[in-house]
Amino acid sequence: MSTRAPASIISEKKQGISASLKDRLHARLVEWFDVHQRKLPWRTTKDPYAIWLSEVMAQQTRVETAIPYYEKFLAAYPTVHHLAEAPLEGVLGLWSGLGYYRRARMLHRTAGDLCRSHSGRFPRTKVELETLSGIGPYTAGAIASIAFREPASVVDGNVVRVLARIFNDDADGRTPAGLGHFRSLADALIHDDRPGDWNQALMELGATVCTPREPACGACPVSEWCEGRRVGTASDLPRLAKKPKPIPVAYDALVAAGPGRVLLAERSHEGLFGGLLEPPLFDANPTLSEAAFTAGMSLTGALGTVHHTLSHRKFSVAVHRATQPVDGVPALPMSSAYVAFHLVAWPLPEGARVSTLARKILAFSLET
DNA sequence: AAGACGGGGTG
DNA sequence: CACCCAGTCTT
Repeated sequence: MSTRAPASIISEKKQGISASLKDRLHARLVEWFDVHQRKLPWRTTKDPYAIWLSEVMAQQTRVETAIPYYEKFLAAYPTVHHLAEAPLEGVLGLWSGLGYYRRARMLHRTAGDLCRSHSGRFPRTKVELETLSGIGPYTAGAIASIAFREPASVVDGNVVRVLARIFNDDADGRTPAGLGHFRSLADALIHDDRPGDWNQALMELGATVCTPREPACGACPVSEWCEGRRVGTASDLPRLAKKPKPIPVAYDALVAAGPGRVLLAERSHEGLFGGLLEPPLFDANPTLSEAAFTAGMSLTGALGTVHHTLSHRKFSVAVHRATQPVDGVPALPMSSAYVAFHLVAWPLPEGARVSTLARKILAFSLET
């Protein structure tokens, strides 16, 4: 473990970014980006709607993962008007498998807001964009700089890592204070010239060269100005507070299937898997079973209810134990979150709004 | 400031 | 298994 600069030195250094260093970083990085950037589908457009979609899909998600979702989504909803007119179920269906489903609901809501109050036009500034639902500092800066050439900075996980290393900065990028520190650093570096490419270059460098483990400093276009590399701290930065390990929570899935059909429950739009369909899930944890029973939706009780609801015996009912990692203390029994039940075709139609967990349960229980 | 919110790639 | 990904919202 190598030495790190004291915070006091860091703040002085931030004040002291020379104009010439800023210009050199900008020129070298944008030049590198012109040659080495990955070919991503949203790099061929300046349409703020498409940029917006790509940025939201990429939140906490690797860009390679988002690409096929982006292509299908844009084909289904080519404009913000198409999205605004679309039923939410369809939007959630195209999001199925991506995770963080609240993003899809906020995307849909904001599309409606834009079409109602701005006739589908996007605000052109970072400050205005940030007022929209689901658009935070990062996404607002990305849209403003890429689609509208505003010299607005962005700070994502890549930018935190790259800046922490270049300036040998040990601020904690996972706390609000540390994040604010890196945002002001990024603000100090933003250029009037090609701000969108500068932002993307910074992120691209983090994604492909200045990687979390074993950064490829030999391939880095700005390594000669990298303080972290010079003093040997690069691979130890950024400093990130540890996140608690998600706890696997067990659920019993009630799989009721008839000829070509399966019973799915519609979840509340709040919380885990909000708005998705799934085989009814019941908490299987001893500590929570009493709460589930109190809610009147215990598994054994539900078995009888489902038998009665289906009213004939062409349906088979099975229970499948599944686990889902959950942050922190296990949530309320999932049975309390259902708002409706539906008989759905099996195999599931394309665009079924289900989570990956539900897909796995159904595949395992009903395959063959 | 801390926690919730998915799923998958990688060493 | 640990880490973390083109973050945002809620409490």
